[in-house]
Amino acid sequence: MITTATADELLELLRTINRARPTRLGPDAGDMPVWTFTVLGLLAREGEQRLGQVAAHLDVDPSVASRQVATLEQLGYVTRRPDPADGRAQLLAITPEGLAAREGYLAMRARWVAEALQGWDDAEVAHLVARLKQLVEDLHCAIAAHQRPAGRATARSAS
Amino acid sequence: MITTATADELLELLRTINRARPTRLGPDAGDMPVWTFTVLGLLAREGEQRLGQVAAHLDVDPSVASRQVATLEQLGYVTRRPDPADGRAQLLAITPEGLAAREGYLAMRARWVAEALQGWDDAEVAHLVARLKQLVEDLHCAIAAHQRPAGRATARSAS
DNA sequence: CGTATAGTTGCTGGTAGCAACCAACTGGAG
DNA sequence: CTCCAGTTGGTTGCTACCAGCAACTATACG
Repeated sequence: MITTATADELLELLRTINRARPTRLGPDAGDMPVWTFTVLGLLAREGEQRLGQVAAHLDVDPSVASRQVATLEQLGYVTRRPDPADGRAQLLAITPEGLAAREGYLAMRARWVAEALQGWDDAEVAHLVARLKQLVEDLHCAIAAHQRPAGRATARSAS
Repeated sequence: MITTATADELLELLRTINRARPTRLGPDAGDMPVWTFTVLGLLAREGEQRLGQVAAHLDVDPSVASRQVATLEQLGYVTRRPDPADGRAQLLAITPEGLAAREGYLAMRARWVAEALQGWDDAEVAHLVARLKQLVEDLHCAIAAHQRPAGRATARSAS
């Protein structure tokens, strides 16, 4: 059983995290929105993806993914090619430029994470993250259970 | 030293938290934005506050706080009175209605937190939260240090 | 052919910040 | 003491951004 005080702390923390997380990166990384690298990271790790897959992975509306990918394409960071298996779909892949940008971002990030978390032990952080991930997942389920019946459902869950 | 993989997990988690946190509450709580109860909670815990204090506590622009408080005042959840010590300032206080609304919210929240975190031990969550708070704080400092010197405006060009 | 699916685009809602503004306090000069 | 300049608390207008839904096109599948 969780006390009110703990719940307070927890939710306050989540709020803080929201505010602390930057949505853009400084000129070190070309002053890009952070989601740039979220998408690039996904494509880098998982390889060619369809837009719908990307949207699902990031848990956003396809329209959002569409716009983000369009931007990345304009920047030359991703390419699209028609999916040979399905003419409606397209396969998105990261370009060498995209990889390079990602490398730069990772390097920069590693630098400041190392600096910020000097006093932290990697294992401890990993443990913390794992636990918290579990916790957030539980919370998320509960929220979904509470909100879904009332009204809206996520668009892509219609299948 | 933090490995890239751990940093990845960590930042991915922060992103997830962002997405998982609802910005509105279901009709159980009057279908209000969550910040309603953030502000009410602050006033309930800390007592009368000036608007600037509220903004500082929540770490938002005064304009944002101003609008939120205006809404709450319209709802009858807070009252303003001129600060006797400074005619420009006003003291915000939560009303009985505000307290009642907060009570309802707390009750509802307690219910679903309890449900969501059934398998969790209060002490463990508290510990987790404390550690995480520290970690996020460290991260936040580092981000601030990296972004501020480049140019004081967060994202928009300050010509 | 009719229906389902992949993706794009237009619109809207909500949030946040800066700039400009007003009002009131503060302190110094006359 | 009065007046004026500079400062500070707060509000409002504008803008940017993000995210979602709805409507639409085009392709696939039965």
